Amino acid sequence: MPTEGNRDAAREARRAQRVERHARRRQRHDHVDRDSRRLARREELLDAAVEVIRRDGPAVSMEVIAAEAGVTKPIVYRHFGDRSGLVAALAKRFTDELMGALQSSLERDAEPRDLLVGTIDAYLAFVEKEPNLYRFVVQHVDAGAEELSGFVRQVAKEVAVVLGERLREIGYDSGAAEPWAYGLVGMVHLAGDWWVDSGAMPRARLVEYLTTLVWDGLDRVENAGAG
Amino acid sequence: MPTEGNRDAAREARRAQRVERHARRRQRHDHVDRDSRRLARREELLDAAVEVIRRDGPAVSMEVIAAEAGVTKPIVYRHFGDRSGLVAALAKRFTDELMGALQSSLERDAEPRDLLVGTIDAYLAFVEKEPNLYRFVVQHVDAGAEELSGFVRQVAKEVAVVLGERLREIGYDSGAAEPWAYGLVGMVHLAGDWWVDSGAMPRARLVEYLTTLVWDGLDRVENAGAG
DNA sequence: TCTTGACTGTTACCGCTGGTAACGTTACTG
DNA sequence: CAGTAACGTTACCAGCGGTAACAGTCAAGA
Repeated sequence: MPTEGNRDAAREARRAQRVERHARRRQRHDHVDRDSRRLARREELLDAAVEVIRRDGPAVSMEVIAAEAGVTKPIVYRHFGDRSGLVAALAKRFTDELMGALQSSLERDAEPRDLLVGTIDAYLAFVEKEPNLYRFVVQHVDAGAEELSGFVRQVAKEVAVVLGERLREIGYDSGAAEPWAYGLVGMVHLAGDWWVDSGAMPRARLVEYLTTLVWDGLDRVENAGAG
Repeated sequence: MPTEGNRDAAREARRAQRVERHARRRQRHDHVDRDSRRLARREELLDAAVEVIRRDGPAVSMEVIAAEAGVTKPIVYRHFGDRSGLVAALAKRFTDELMGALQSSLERDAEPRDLLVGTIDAYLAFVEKEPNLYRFVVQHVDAGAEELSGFVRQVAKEVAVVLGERLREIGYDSGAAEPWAYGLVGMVHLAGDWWVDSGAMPRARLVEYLTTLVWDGLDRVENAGAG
């Protein structure tokens, strides 16, 4: 309920933030690249979005997100185009984080099974720690649009890449990479969805169950090589 | 404000009498049940919804759905409460269909692996045949609401039941039933989602890949019994 | 110094959606 | 006949995503 008083307050707050920004800029008239300035602003907007989603849940409106960042809607739209653009940007953030964890596991050259366990666990840890953010980033909206909307698709896409490499390495039918990648991510996603709602078991146990379900299938390929 | 207890009681008594009268009448005359009439209307509305979704895609508005059925919005709302009610009703329809197919496979006592293949194939056949309906019914909306919204959850729930029975039969840890059910359905769901967008391979091949991925895990349990 | 133009920001609006309140209309029952 | 439910309508609401048009600020070139 945006009463008149609230609106005035919000306006005043925005003004204060604007003034502060200007002051900072003048202080160090470093004149850094326009582009990097824009990039930084973008990150600030994303930070604000993260905060407000965490607080108010995934159904939060664009206007509220903008207000949290101390600006109004059109600014947000100039940066992200539309709502799904914002979602995609946020999704990219967390996808990068997640894939970073996966990559570091890969480079540590861990036991393959541990690698699987670690990846599933990292995904579920995010779900557990940031349920609101997770829900926001997972909601896929548009029907007609083909391309990568939504966190889940992005993750699956990247998993498909590393899985494809691995399969090609061992000489196995690499056509399996995509269906398996999407299948695996979908499995963890829905199971996690259920789990976070029901809280039926500790995370480690869920990870163990899911790993058991698919491990033999993956391991057989690993050992069989070109089969 | 007519809130006298007497009045309420009297009203309630009248209502009870009325109900009883209606019941007697229903028995005497053949005059079809009011309820079944309502039920029939509900089915008609669902039929209309199916048709328009098939034609116009999953983002279709409530107003258009109502128009297709030859009525206006409030009627639809009286039957289904809100949009997610409609989705749930539709989801139930197709869930029943799908589970019917599964059950008949179960009763034919097919080879366990064929049973898995058949179920996955039935799911993907629906996705392939009715992509718009599928998308409509899959979209989960509400964040806060706990309960069974969405096709996927319903299917997973039912799969959990039959899987739980099976696990208990063979004396295996039946706690795995739910995570596995949601995991399996999630796997098929997201892989199907990707597949229907990309059309990268014939359905049978996708079914084969997915089956391979999880079969060993399930089979091991089947053979191990209490392990 | 003034003008120009690019940027960031705002206000005020639009179309549409999900959802509801309030009011007619039909058809059956006492 | 009167009453009552169910069926149906019109007309509205708040809130959403999204956009057009305008305003202040700053740096650079004549």
